[in-house]
Amino acid sequence: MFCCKQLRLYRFQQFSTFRWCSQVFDQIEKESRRKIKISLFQDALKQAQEFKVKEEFIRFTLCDVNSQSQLIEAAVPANVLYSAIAQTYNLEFSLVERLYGEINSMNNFEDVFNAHKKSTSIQFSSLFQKIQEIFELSGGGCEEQKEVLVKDLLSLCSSAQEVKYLIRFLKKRMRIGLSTQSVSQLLDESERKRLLGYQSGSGDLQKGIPIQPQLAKSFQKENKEEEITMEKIKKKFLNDDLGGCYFEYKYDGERLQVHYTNGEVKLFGRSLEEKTNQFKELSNQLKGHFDNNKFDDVILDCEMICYHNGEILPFQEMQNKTYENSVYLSLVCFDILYHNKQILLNKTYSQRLQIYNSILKPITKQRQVISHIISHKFANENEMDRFYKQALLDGLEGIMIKRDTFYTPGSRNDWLKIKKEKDIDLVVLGGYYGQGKRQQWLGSFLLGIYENGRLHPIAKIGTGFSDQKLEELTKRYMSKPSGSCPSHLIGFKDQPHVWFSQNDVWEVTYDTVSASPLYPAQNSQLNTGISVRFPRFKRERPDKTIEQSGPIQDLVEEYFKVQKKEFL
DNA sequence: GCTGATGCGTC
DNA sequence: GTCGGAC
DNA sequence: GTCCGACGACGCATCAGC
Repeated sequence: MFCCKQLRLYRFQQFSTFRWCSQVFDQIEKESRRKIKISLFQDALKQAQEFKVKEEFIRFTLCDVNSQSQLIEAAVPANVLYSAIAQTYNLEFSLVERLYGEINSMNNFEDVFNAHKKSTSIQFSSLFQKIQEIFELSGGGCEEQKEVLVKDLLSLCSSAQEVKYLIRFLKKRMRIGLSTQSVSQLLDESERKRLLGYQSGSGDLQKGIPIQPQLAKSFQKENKEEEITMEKIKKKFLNDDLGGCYFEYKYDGERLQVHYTNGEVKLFGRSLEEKTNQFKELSNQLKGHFDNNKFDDVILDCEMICYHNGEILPFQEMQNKTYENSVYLSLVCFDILYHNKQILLNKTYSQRLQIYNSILKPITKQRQVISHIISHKFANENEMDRFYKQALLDGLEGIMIKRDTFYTPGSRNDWLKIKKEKDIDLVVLGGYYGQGKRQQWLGSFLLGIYENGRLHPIAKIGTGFSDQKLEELTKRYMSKPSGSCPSHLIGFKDQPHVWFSQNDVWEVTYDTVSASPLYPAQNSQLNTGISVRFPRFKRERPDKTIEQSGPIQDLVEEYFKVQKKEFL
């Protein structure tokens, strides 16, 4: 008996320490095969369950702090964290900023750490409890308190590896290559609801708890360098069968899932956060609408848009009206998941469409609390093309094409989005150090545009490079003597870590022009700065000179067109 | 009270 | 949101 | 096809510091 107890105690201490947790994470991080990652995690979950830390272990893995409080701070501010690290290990703040704010390889850090290590590892549950206390702090002076508590935590670590994952948690980036989707697979529905806050929709449906939304894939992403033609879309996405699919406008707003049960309305965002209180007035209006129209219980998939004088406002303007003046907010329903005691996930889209069209009114120019989108069927490419062009003329983002299939939460397979994208030549001015897997490279670049003899910042860019390209660019620009900040940009808020002495022209793809509080427009017609939405690297243009970038006038005109609602 | 920096949400 | 990498 | 983690602009909320 005694022996068994001893053994149990021993195992308990082994598996429930932070050291155990950090070793598991290290194993998972090093493994590139997702299946193996998941099975490693599954094994660890069993151990965690045995020692009653399963919930904490999952939350730690997902950097999710368990709290009932809405006011919770999601991450420890970087300066607080770095300052705590610097003090704990007697390091210069700037060194921490550059090196130890992100611990990837242990080579440098282990030496620093060894002088400070504790011999025994803290119990995992106790560590998680302490972390939770940090995140629950708010209000004046809380950053100082946080710093003290972070220092405590750091000093409790018994290995450099533990410090690594502690820091990652505090920064809310665990980056072990395993995240919510994989964890979700290993949970049953009740755990999913409790720990992840959503349901998969695979079995019964519980109203009032969000369901993972179905998503779309981008046609352009899968057909790089190619012109959008309806013929190609018909062939690739629809297998030459136009009859079964639906075409809809793509409204540029905010996705909301609406639950109406027992006379109560709940709203959930795309990332499954509850938004009922954020859009309180809209919620109340919806409740009134549903009550008055004797609605059955429903779950609707909608896009929230914002009306003003009978016009739909651009996304950017919807954002700043969202909180103060919700009277203009309006929902466009484009799918239904539940109606009148019936789960509709396993109905085809044409069946669901029929239901939501029968209980809502079609969208009009004038604002309604909730309306339904107009779906079309087309017989040939010409009709498709006319519809797409009309969507752009009407100032919309683009169109959606939907197969006549079941609603599959999380899937991107059955919905296709087609958006208009544009290219522009810009000049690279400087670079910013990368983070995480890009730590040894530049991770993004400042781009400028030529105007009146000067280069003016217009956007940053950090996607669209292959790893090889990024490495090449980093080597190229870092090997040249670095330039300095041009005098007219000394006040610019987001200074690059490295100013380049050589300014090359890159071709950049973007979606739309935006008014910018950060990037200064050097144009007398504008009282705001200007930038671009969703910038991505396309290719280098060694054949172009900096004077051939832009011109900014094109962007300004594009911006005015949107303002005046004149398109194409 | 205001401003600037930072984090987090939307896309 | 976009994108590339790995499976 | 799926998942993950790099990175973008912008608006709002929060907190430090004045």
